[in-house]
Amino acid sequence: MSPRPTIHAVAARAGVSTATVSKVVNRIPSGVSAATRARVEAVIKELGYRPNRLGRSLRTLRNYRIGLAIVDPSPRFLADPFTTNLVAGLANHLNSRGFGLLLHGIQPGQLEASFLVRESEVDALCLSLSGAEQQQQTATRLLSNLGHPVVIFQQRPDPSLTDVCFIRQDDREGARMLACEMMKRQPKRALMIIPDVYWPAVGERVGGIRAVLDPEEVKLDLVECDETRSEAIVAAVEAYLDREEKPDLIIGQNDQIAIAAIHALRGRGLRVPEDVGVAGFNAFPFMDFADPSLATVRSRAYEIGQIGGEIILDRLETGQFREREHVLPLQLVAGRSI
Amino acid sequence: MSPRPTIHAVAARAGVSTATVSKVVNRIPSGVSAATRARVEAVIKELGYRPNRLGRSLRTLRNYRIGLAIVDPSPRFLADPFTTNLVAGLANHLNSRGFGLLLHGIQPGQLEASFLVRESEVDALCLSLSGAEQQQQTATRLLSNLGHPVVIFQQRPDPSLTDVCFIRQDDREGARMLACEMMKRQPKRALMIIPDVYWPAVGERVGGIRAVLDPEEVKLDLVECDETRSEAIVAAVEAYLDREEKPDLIIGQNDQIAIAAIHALRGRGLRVPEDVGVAGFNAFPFMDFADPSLATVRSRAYEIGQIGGEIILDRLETGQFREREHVLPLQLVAGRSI
DNA sequence: CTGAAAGCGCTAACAG
DNA sequence: CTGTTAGCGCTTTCAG
Repeated sequence: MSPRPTIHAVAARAGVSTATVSKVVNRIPSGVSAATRARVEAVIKELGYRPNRLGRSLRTLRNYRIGLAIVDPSPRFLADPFTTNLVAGLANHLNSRGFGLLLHGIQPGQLEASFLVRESEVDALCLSLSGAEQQQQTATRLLSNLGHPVVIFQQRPDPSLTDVCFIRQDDREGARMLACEMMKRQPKRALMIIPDVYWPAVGERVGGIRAVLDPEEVKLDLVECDETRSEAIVAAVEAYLDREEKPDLIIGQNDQIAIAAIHALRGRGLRVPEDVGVAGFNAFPFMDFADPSLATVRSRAYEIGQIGGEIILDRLETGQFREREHVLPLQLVAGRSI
Repeated sequence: MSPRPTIHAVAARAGVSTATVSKVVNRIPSGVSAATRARVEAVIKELGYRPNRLGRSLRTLRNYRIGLAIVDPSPRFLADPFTTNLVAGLANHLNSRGFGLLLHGIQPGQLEASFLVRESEVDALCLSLSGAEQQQQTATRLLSNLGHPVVIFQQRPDPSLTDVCFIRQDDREGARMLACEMMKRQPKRALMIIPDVYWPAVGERVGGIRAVLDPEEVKLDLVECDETRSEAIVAAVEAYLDREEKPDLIIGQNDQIAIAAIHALRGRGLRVPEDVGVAGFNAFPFMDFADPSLATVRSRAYEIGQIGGEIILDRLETGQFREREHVLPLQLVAGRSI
């Protein structure tokens, strides 16, 4: 396997200078005659020359590479479909524009030590955070001190930061709409099941629900559990049913939780939606394993990733973020579970 | 924000040469006195110097970056949990060793045009393929002609390729074990539901099942459907039930399919496992939304990714792959659905 | 133990 | 229209 040909090899073989080859490769329209261009292109093809990005980057100080830090306590940091879809949307957009996505899962607290932060050459950084809430600010600050533009997903903006853009969906408003729908049942008691891992949307959603469910009328209980294990969710619901009066509503922070709650209720002989209404969040494909069909709010993770890509590339071109914050509206998915 | 300090800035401020700074940065034990070392380290800290990987890479021809091409017809190329877990395992291992993972979702047929192949500077490439079967060879060959080591996931080895390692789980044997379990029912008729998108494991699994179910005794029907939509799966099962005799077994190519099949059967008043046995594949967490608990084979996607990382870094260190193929054994997950 | 110098592959002035 | 030249930031001989 012969080493990859360089621009010099091409230049030598075509009988021109490296500068000329460079102009051809970079499709600079002026300064090269058609004949020379054709000859150089033929040699490029013949030799299978591919420009080395390192040389170019070193020269231009552009890496054509965006870093994505996913801070999550789980080593299976991609486990959540929200993250997964976000990554796909971001990667696809960047790839389509000739940029690479450098993926990096990081344990909370390890951000500073990670080599993504310390050494990687990227043109910009994206951040997706879960884990303890108090680390948010630390992490955000840390990244924004690195000297490149930063896009932060699913967080409320921090006005003290410059060259940072916050992109999120309107989880609060989504939750509000769902709560309005639920109010039609005139509930007296509602149970909300939230993951034991911090997730930025959770606070927003709880806030949106609270804004609608008047505490005078509706008693709202919050229960935490390990959302990744359905036995844990079932156990949490059962424990609640044993301990408290029957709720009129169960709201899961995601559809998996809602589905497990339906199972738990059914196991106790309770019907959905006749005895208890159930709602979830996200509307990712497996939600349609729910029976009855689930009332939920459709998350826009893929689009968030995609828009993040657009915004960051625009920032790289124009030299500044057009907006400090970008919020995507959400839509209700009507289901028979309420 | 002042531009990032270079090795020259550090050298100047510490009153030494860049060569000395380089030795300190790279922890080369000999050739620098303790005093100089300490002084340089202080300046590095003071200036917040971080070495630029580009310069280093250009010099050393090492990028500390591995490319992963995920060839999939869906733009949401990360939709499948197998892929997702594989990526997480790979990324975690590489990250822990100071390597970055450059992620790239590619439409089938677009591999050659993708900039990952054409321009990205990586030390090695990994390939995860779905899509039309005949493209396998083309894609594999293409990558292996690029001049760096290649790791290919979930494919049978192609002995004509050099500097390539194939890593997969033993899907055939897993399917065989599952089939043996199913034979206890003494089935006469079995339905296997497979995705309409090619997925390397499918052929292996069908082969493993066929090796056990004697065609003289058991009639095995294969039905394709869009595995991502549970309505499509349900519709496929219903159409089969309308058209053919009741099967004794339904085997889904993954657990989602199996779960949807259970729903479809129940909708027709058939009990699982009394009337029809159902089995799936993968055992990813949401399988426990199945009721009754699902008989399945646990996939080892995360480990495949992780081992892929180990193997590729070992290759980079030693200069060659220790083995041409690495196969992970699989285990049955007993469930009450058979 | 330390520094000078060459060069990795490429681009961008500038001169011819 | 084309070539020469000077680096981008870093590592690595090789002399001192």
